[in-house]
Amino acid sequence: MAKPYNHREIEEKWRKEWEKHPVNVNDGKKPKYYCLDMFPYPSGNGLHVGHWRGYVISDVWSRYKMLNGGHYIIHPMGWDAFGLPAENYAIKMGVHPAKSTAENVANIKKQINQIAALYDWDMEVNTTDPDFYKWTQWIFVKMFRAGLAYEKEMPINWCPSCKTGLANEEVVNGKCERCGADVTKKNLKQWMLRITKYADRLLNDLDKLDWPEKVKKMQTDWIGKSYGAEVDFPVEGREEKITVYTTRPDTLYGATFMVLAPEHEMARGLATPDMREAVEQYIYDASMKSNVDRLQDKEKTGVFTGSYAVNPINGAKIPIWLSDYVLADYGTGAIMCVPAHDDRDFEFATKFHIPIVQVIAQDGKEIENMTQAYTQASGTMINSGDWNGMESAVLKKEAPAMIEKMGAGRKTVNYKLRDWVFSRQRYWGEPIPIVHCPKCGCVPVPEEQLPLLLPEVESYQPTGTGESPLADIEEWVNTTCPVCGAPAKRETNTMPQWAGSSWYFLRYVDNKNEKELVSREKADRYLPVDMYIGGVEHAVLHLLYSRFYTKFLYDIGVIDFDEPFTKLFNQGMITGKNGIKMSKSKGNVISPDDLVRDYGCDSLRLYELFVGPPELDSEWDDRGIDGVYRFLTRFWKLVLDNKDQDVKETKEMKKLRHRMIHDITQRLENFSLNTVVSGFMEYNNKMIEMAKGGGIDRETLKTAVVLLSPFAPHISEELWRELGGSDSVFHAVWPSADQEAMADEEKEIAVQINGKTRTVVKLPVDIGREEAIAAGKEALGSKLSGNIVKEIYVPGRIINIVAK
RNA sequence: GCAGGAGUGGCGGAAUGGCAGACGCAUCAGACUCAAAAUCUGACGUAGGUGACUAUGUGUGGGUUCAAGUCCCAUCUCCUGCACCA
Repeated sequence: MAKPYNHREIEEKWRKEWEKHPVNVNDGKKPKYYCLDMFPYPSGNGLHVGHWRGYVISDVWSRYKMLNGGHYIIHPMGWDAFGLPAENYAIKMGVHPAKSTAENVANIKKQINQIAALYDWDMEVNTTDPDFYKWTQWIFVKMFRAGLAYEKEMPINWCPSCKTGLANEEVVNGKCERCGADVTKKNLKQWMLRITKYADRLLNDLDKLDWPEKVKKMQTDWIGKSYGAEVDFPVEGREEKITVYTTRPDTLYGATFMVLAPEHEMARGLATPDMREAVEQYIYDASMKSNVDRLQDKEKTGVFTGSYAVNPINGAKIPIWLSDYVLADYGTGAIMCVPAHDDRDFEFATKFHIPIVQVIAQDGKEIENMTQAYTQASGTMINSGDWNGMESAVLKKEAPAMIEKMGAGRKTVNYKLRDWVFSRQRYWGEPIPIVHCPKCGCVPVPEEQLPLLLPEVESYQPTGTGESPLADIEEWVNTTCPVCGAPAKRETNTMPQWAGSSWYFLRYVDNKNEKELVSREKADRYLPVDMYIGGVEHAVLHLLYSRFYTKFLYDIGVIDFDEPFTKLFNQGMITGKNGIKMSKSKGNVISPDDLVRDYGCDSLRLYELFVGPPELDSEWDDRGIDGVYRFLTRFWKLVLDNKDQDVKETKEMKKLRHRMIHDITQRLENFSLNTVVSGFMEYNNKMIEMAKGGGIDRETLKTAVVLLSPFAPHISEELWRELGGSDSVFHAVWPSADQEAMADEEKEIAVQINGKTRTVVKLPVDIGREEAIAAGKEALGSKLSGNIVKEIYVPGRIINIVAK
């Protein structure tokens, strides 16, 4: 009788051994492979089984790359510890965020260590560590000097619950991404990052990336590049012109009115005396609307300014309106309206009785009473002066140049991407290293004075006034100008959580460097990230910001690559019952701790993968873990019972072995990790059957152990030693499949009549077509009747007799 | 509204256009046991038949094909993202 599988004993034994003698060592010769997890923010709730899955996936991949290719694996872990969640948690618990963060880090680290992943804690980083945020601030100073960071007063997204401004990317359906409160507008002086300057590169370089198409598309849509023209409309009786942006310059003749956003700088001035009161009222009302209201009120509202503009193409006098369906911060904040060919303009024109002029023939004709806009750019131009008879689709492309030629505008492109609102009116973040000097203006803190430490403060609760809690600390705020020495004030806003996470992956490989963010030598050797694993929720946040930062650092020569993450994998979410997201408030959080205790780390690792395809969401159900535990127990017994039997390898065993190598490797390469686990079960069953039959050879068992090792490291290491391995299984070489050894001599072939399987025949694989069909017919016997119309033979697959 | 993904047994899920339901969970029966657990063996889409078998079956309706879960068209439902971006 073999000794029973005692997961606790084995896992503890190898955990200690690996701690003493790490299996992943850098000898300076091996090729590197950088496999990265999105680092967690250390919340007080600890890890649940969903977090585990991501870390298991990355560790399996890391160990596979170690075995297959002999890589030195860079697999670090750190803490995204600044920001709202950490601060909100601290406020709730009534402790200082630094303290609660440290506690949470310690707790989660303990949990992460249960995964038995290859994490190299020497590389650990923490975004709240001054040695780390020194460089977060350093990047900001560099951006400021490059003109990429600037101050601007404007109405920004404001979360009344978190009491801070938010970036565009942090507003989801008009609500705060973090807390779900309705986002309002607030006029604040803000630090902005000019990410829009990188819009084209961020868009074009997506082509270089091995990322899920979904994420690429989300970023493409978010950047939202469009081609069109700016057209200048003179205001009647005045010097000024109103410039609009349009993607449909072909419809210029159909512009019968124009609309400005209520926030447009010319909005007030355009009001004629009799309209002044109504215009003021409308502008005021619009300013009071929250994002949610603005999204929900689909019904168009608006007010006529009393002024008219002149359509530069035909001299038509057209009324100028204000409406909040025009966005102030996109394009020029003003549009020309072509009700015949735009749904929104049509709705507006209908409501306010503005003429509708059709300029593209629909189905070859002009429609008498339009009931809806014809929005397609296909058809012949009508009512369009010189442009009559042209094809709309052609004109759409040519019109910008034509308009430019006549001096009425210019060809242009636009992006939906907005500059990044970078200030937060909160305590728990990196202080923005800027001094406001009455004489010199905004002056960055000199680099040698960084880090600018976040001061201790008595009340770190948000003030809600639009000022950060730092503003109350006079001895900190009052300073002198680094340039002229005059009394000056420090910037009191802090950076958003994304600041540290936008570049942390660069720091891991040189985390103790006091002189540089990362040494060029180490960057060249270990970066960029080869494989990045995490949830899809950061598609237009962290993943976009990181690309922006990386491109900037490339531009200033810190690194020699301009994309941070070569390959990206998005794992699905693990939910509770009925697909409900795990959360403490719903009480459906499943902690991995008990499962590790009862079933072991190896079982949980396997089960995390077995629950479903890694890229899809999966509902967690504890019961299934018994299945993988049984598998490990059966495999354990198989190996121990047969390791000393000295069975001679047969052709069948060799075939089984190579098929196993082939199937497992292929599924692994395809990232189909759930079917890798089921594959192990399948081959285990086959090996058990074989062992019962006439025994099983040692080589096959050893191969199975190596294949299993990235998934269930402890049991594999133990069995490897039982099989005579003197060194770690992780120093073994990933086996490769021999096609010849896998080949069958005979194959079972389904024999069909009219596409329905009637019987099965066993045929040599190299049989000819005629013999195969003859054998098939013979096997069918009397089932075959009628006239044979056609005979199909697909070698190794199927015989189909078509009969009438 | 637009874009993307998904719909397969009681459940999670497998299937380069070629024998649908691998693998696992649950369930049922049997073996072992004084008994239970564990373990082992077997059954397990639906309908009919003692039976070998027959019919039917991958959201719905059409189509292409010798052959469709897989390809095409239409349609329904669910999920995700974007959403007045001119």
